[in-house]
Amino acid sequence: MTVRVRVAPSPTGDPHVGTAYVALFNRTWARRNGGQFLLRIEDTDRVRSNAESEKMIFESLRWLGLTWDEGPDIGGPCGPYRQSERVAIYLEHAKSLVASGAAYYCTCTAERLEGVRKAQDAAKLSPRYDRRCRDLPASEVQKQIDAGAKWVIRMKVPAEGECRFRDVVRGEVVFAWDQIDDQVLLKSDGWPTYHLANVVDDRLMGITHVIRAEEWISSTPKHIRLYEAFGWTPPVWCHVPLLRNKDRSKISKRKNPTSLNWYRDQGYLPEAMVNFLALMGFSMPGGVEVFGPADMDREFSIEKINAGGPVFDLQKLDWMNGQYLRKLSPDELATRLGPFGAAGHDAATVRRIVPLIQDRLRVLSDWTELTAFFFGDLAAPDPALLAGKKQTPAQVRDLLSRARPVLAAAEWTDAALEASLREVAAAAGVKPGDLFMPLRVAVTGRTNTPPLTATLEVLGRDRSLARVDAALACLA
RNA sequence: GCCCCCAUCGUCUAGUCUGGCCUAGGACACAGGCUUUUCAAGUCUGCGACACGGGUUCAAAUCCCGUUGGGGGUACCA
Repeated sequence: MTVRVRVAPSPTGDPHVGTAYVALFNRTWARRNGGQFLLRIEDTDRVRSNAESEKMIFESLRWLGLTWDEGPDIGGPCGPYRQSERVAIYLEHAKSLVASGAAYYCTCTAERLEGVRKAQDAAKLSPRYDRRCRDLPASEVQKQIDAGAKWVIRMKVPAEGECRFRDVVRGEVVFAWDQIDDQVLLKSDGWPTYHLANVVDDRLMGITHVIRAEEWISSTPKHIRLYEAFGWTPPVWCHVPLLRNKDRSKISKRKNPTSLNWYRDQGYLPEAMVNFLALMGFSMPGGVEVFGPADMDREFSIEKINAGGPVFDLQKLDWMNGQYLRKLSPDELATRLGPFGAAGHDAATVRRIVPLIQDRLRVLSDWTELTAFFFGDLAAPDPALLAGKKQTPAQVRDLLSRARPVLAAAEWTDAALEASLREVAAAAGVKPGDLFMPLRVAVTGRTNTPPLTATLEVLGRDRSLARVDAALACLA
């Protein structure tokens, strides 16, 4: 049997990092087994679902390279892959469950349900549907429906016994049936709930392994009951841990960036992002931490996924991003910097700057801050910054005055400039740094920059001299 | 409240299934050194954990039970 897995996000809000995380494991498992990875859009919540969100899911998963073999936008043999286009299928299946006695119509109103819940709460009982319509004669419920009452279809959960299932990452899990609610399967608007749509689609789409987030573990008995009621064999269950905030609660946008758009806009490289996500719960043999999809396809197994919920650590992501940033060729890096501000400048200049900042970039969006002094005009330098803590303005003025004619005459290359400036420092009887730092501040306006002489080379003689003159003027 | 899941350095983890090779290994972060014209990058060293209590066993991070802690679920949301 060929492995078929899926990721089934709901298109509400920004594309979520958790979606990418689950997609990664699913997709890798498919590739590892020569199977298929599908993308299914679960838009049965008519209030919250929207087309824009769906579009962003497509874009962000593609950005990460987490592409699918079948999906709403590319089709496939089991379509449609958007649940809103499959409503008739769910209705039909819900009715078949009623016909076979596994489900029943319920006409209870929201108000009555609310009252039941309150009473249960007061009596310190678990909030649950009291099964009134299940216990009523079917003819009685039918009479209400004929009279125009709104109805839903609920599943009939066994009154006693237990539901056992095997989860790949957790082993055997047991729930007592009396803990499980008679879940609504078909809402009063005729649309299915997650539970129904999910089970029906997984079956109709030939899903063999359900690899999904841990938050679904407590509704798995409902799903298993549905498979039984339909007479279907359930898939293999595999609940992967939830990504966590620093305080270990389920990752949320209030406490941690969760939007894939944010990571893209910050300038995290997609390959670093995927590598980092892979590290959350999976580890390569030999402790290798920097690896690509091909390596993971070779070594991954759902049995190896850790059960504990990993804290999403931005610091380590930054480190990982640096690993990938430094591996890029300068040309490639220049290209990737395009959308982050580099595209607005002369390509040849950008290309010369790139090697100077490659080791200093944390994320691509650092580009602007790191390179601003290469472009446009510089504000008048701050005399205090020029002199630093160890030198007096007069000393700095002297040093810059000595450097000025040398810069005016030197061969304008990194190596020649360095040699000339070292001579100036020696002649003045100071350490190279005593000259380099004020010159750096004069020419860039800041104390930390790429190596000075390489920076000068790119900046050019005219602009460099003009900035030295401006500094000298400040010190006068 | 009830149900379920989880538990190795601050964080991600190896080791747990198949008990001895673990005075618990690696990575991030942190601290210090080296390198050095600054900042990075690189490199070296250091700091740092088997949640607790019982059992089983010649032997437990590894198996069992309990406690504690954390998380999730408890909707006509997914």
